[in-house]
Amino acid sequence: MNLKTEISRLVSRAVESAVRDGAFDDIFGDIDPKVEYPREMKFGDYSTPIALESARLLRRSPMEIATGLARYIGTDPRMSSIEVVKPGFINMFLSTGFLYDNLKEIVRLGADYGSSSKQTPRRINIEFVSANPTGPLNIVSARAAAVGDTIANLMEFAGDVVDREFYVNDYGNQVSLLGRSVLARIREQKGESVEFPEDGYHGAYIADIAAHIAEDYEREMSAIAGEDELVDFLALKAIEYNLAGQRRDLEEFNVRFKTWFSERTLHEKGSVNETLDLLEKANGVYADEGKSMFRSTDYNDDKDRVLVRDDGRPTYFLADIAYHREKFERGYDLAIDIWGPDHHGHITRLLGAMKSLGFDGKRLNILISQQVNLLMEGETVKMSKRLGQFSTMRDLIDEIGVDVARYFFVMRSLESHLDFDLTLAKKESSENPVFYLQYAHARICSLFREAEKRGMTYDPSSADPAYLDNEESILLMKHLAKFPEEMEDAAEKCEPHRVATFLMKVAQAFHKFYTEHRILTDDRAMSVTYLLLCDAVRTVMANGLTLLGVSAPDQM
RNA sequence: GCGCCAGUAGCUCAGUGGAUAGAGCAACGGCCUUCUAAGCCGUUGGUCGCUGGUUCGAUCCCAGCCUGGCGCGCCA
Repeated sequence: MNLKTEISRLVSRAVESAVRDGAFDDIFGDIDPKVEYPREMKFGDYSTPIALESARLLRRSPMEIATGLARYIGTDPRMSSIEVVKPGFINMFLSTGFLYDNLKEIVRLGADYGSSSKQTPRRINIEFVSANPTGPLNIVSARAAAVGDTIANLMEFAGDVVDREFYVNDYGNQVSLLGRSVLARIREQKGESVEFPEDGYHGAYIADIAAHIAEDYEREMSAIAGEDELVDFLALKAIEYNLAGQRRDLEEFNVRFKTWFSERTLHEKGSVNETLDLLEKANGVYADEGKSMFRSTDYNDDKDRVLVRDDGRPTYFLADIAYHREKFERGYDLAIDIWGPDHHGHITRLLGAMKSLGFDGKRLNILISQQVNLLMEGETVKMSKRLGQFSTMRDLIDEIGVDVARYFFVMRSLESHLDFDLTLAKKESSENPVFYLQYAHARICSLFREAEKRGMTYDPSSADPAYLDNEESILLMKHLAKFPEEMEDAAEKCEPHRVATFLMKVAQAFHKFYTEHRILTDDRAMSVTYLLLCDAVRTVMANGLTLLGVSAPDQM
């Protein structure tokens, strides 16, 4: 259990005891004790406004309640003091003894510090990126990749079992459009004059794919008789080619999917039709001019949505319902989807359909990752696949590297529209926030190398907490103690940017500490104590950077 | 017209209904004979879009406006 949770338990128990003693009315026990971080250090490390919140209910003054309750919180070994202040806050201060013990705990646990294990871990499926297999991944996909993977990391760290999944849209109109675009390019390359399909894929990469396929599958292609069959074949090969490229880029971005789920298989094994039957049984479907409609207006949608067209072809919506049904039937307790902003309108209807099928809506959590505005020299770059300039994830990786890219995508909250200025990201690469974090880690590694060079033995058991009784050390230790709860919070709320914000605070506190205190000196006991602190900082930085998918270098 | 997201320092953005609203970058001024200066310290910088409401207390919740972006397909 993390520190913050333990402290709110402490307050809860105090309330219980106080009520039992008759010090307060029974209704006091109904109040959920909030524990928060005070804005200022002089107000302690944790604070509860419970007395302010319950004053009206108890018909007593906040100060009176706070003073009465503080007595029951009493002396806890983790606290150095508990104060009751002005309007009625109860402020709690962590003891340096506890913080010091925690330091040793951090070093002992290493990569496990901050992680938790659950008695009954949730099985979670997180689906993200899921770009169309019609070309290379773009910047929006890159953001989704960074965000989704970090959320997955956080949830695994919090003790759940997480599967990363990529949904492959290898079915429908655009697939044959892709096939026809490739066919047109192949014929063009043979010198035939062809009309390029309307709404076809014009990108230069299509020509590359066409050339590859024409070379690799010459024999197979000549054996195919009909034009439609040829288009199907080419579409399939083009998808394979694109998927391989997407997978390669994602792996280089430190993102590995467990499952690449093909939409086509849903249609082939009848799961789509089966889903329609189930929706009909749930009375969610009616016929309208030869179409099957879903009553999504029963679930707050603006209008009912088509499931099957009048020519009998299922819509993407129906397949999507089948897909999410399939996910739940695979036994996941929670399915998380990360969608682009252009899909937000689909949330209501999909949730409605899942509820109609009898699934608990809480099992599906759809997150919207807002758009990315790509800037160069402060100017917006239009994201067209035809323009070759920095529109792909591959270009981004080549240009600024995985560490910088992943950090930039995750440092902002999901909902905020992200301005990504490439010129700035590149130009400022030496003063980039991500280097600030990595530098803290590298600096500590360097300290240990230097200590070894000087023949100092690092034996934490000979450390002496008395040396840590200074402002910089204490602040640093306090941050380190909050790592587990901050990460748990980030996981629970699906807010990966909290990791970046937290690490920034730790790095800041460390750089300050480093400047103020000389670590390697003739005072061996002091050196060892400081090294212990540094070791703990290094552990937390490494664990946090790993969650972000960013490397923690030994030297820079 | 409807829906979603955003509006906080010059720029990019954090901020759990609580106490004197923060960081990075940019600007300016300091700090390396000693463990990594990719660092530290200081200064400048704010009607938290506007107007009401809810309450002991609102940047945060609610309503209505204003501005910007995105979406409103039987494409995926």
